[in-house]
Amino acid sequence: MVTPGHLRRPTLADVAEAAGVATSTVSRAFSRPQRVNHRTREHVLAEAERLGYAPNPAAQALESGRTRTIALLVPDITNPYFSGVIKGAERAAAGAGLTLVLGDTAENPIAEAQLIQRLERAVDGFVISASRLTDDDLLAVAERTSLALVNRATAGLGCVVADYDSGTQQIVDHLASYGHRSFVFVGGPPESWSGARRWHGLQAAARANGMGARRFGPYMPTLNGGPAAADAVVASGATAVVCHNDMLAIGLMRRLAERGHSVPGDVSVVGFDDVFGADFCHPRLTTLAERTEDAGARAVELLVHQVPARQVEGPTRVLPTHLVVRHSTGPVAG
Amino acid sequence: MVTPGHLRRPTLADVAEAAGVATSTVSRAFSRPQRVNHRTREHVLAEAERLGYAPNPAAQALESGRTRTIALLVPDITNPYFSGVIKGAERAAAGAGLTLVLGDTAENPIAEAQLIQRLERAVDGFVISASRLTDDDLLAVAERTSLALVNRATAGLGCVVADYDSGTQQIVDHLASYGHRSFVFVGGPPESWSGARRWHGLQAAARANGMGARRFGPYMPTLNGGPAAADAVVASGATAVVCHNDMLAIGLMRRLAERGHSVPGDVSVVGFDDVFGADFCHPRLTTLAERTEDAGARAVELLVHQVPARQVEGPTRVLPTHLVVRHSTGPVAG
DNA sequence: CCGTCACTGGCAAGCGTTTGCCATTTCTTG
DNA sequence: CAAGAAATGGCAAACGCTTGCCAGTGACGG
Repeated sequence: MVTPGHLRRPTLADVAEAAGVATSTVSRAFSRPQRVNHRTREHVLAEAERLGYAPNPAAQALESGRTRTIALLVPDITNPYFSGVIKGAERAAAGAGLTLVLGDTAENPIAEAQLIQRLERAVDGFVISASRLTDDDLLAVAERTSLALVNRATAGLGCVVADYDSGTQQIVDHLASYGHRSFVFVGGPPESWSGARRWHGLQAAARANGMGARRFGPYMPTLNGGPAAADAVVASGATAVVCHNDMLAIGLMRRLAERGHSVPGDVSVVGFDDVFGADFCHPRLTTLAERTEDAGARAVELLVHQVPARQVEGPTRVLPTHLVVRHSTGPVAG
Repeated sequence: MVTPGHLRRPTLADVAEAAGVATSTVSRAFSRPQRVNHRTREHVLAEAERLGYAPNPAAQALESGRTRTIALLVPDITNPYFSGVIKGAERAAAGAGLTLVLGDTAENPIAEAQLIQRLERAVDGFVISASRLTDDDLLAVAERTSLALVNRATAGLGCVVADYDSGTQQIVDHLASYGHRSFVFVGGPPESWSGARRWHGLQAAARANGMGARRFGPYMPTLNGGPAAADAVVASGATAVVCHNDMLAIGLMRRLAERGHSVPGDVSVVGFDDVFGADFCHPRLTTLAERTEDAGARAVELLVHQVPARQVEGPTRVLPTHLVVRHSTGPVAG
């Protein structure tokens, strides 16, 4: 990986010489348009264009302390749930003229901490999605650099979260409308912040509807977590199941099919996330969609507009969720 | 996004002062271990550790011209096919101590070119997956910076491609073993390099097996491209279909189901890519799996080991593919 | 005992920008 | 028309690190 030596890129000094002005003037022509005479500026810009000048980001960063780069950390790049976050963040970053660095923390708090440390000097701030770090760790990081969180609320930090209160209400209302009198929540990892919020919201909504709600698990939030959960559900005789996420729901439905149970004939299934695949699994999954792209984009915006130290109260942006009704839910059997 | 001012990070000079040596010695203690006395080095390193010193990447980059950063460009971040590439590249980059910048070209050659231009100065090289640029454009880019390609072969450039010759052979053999005497290839975008390779391989394999092969399309390589393709297939009376990619195949199967045709009872369907979702769509899809993570990782390696200008012949790495047989293929009807 | 050399460490010149400050010129304004 | 205020451009000092070059110190061979 070697920069070809035969072509030396033009520098500010080259442009300055060509335009017959000082380097400071050239610099200002770019970064402080109103600080330089209009005609001079035109001339400088023309020369720069002619020479094919482009500023050296490293030099800019060195002087200014800004790299115009931010990092996005996710637990697992291949998890489709995060693809949306990544895309949204990428778009927002590009829109703001920022470069996006991507890091995979491998669902591992240690790796996450190391990655932060490694990148800290190279970026202006971090967007961390579904962080596995403790609140204290996160606050310590925020002490040293800018930080915005997705799907995790930590007091004092900029956060973007999904509106699970309303979303879970929608789920429960939907099940109630089909005549279900109770449901089972198939839980994911106990450390999951969003998992806790989901269960909390479901309970509240169930109470409001006079429905029963039980929690099973924890199970792995993957396809492979499905079979065990399915068996537990079958044994329980539940008529409706709400799963921690779509992957688990799909794995569960597959197992249900293997065991000869019909969805939604025997049992209705609801997921969370509306991941890629939820609308072409079988049956197509009813699930609570989050606006993951928006979440990524909002988090970047939060970062960009973050004001130095003064904000004691990190703003928390709540993004709407909506229930996508497909074919995995139906009237209660009998 | 402001670096908190209250804590100034220690610099080389701080460490030098603390250790009672010159900055050059500290620098060398890090980058040129054998160039400094062992005891001195220990001492310097200890002081650096105590102060929590970390080099400023921008300053390093300014002097050396290396940013230790590479960019990965993909047409669509949310396409699960590229998730593997991204993950592999991220892992390889992290392993080599490099930072990975991610760019989404939105399937658009113009955006791709702009992104390259914008990032060119900030990174040491590019990995471009499924580039939409012309060979000439790519060669021009390679003139100015390091470049490695995934899923695209361009003479003189480092490329990582899947072994479609063998893979398509596997597909055709599989269909032949089920008694199919011919098949239809449902094509994707005409500009797609891999699409061309796939069709080419399928034709050759068909010829070798004495089978008939027709090509339909082009269709959109997405779920939405499926219905039109399905209808064409139905009209043609084909017993087997090979689709440009899994998305198209899944969309096609869905339409087939809507129209009351059974897969694989009436028609067998094969996809390409083995994307996330291919094993839980209905029926589960038989598809040719590529090692996308490996591809991403290999491309990064190619970049890292790239020697200056001399290599006329860019090496092309061919990665194996393998057919994953699931439930969307079966004996020919009748 | 002197010349040669390997080994260490320091000096200082960059790398390409940004920016505080000053000098000059051009406006304003009473 | 003078005096103060903009407006404009240049100078030079950073920013934090790397590296070519030189000097001092011993070790070693002849």
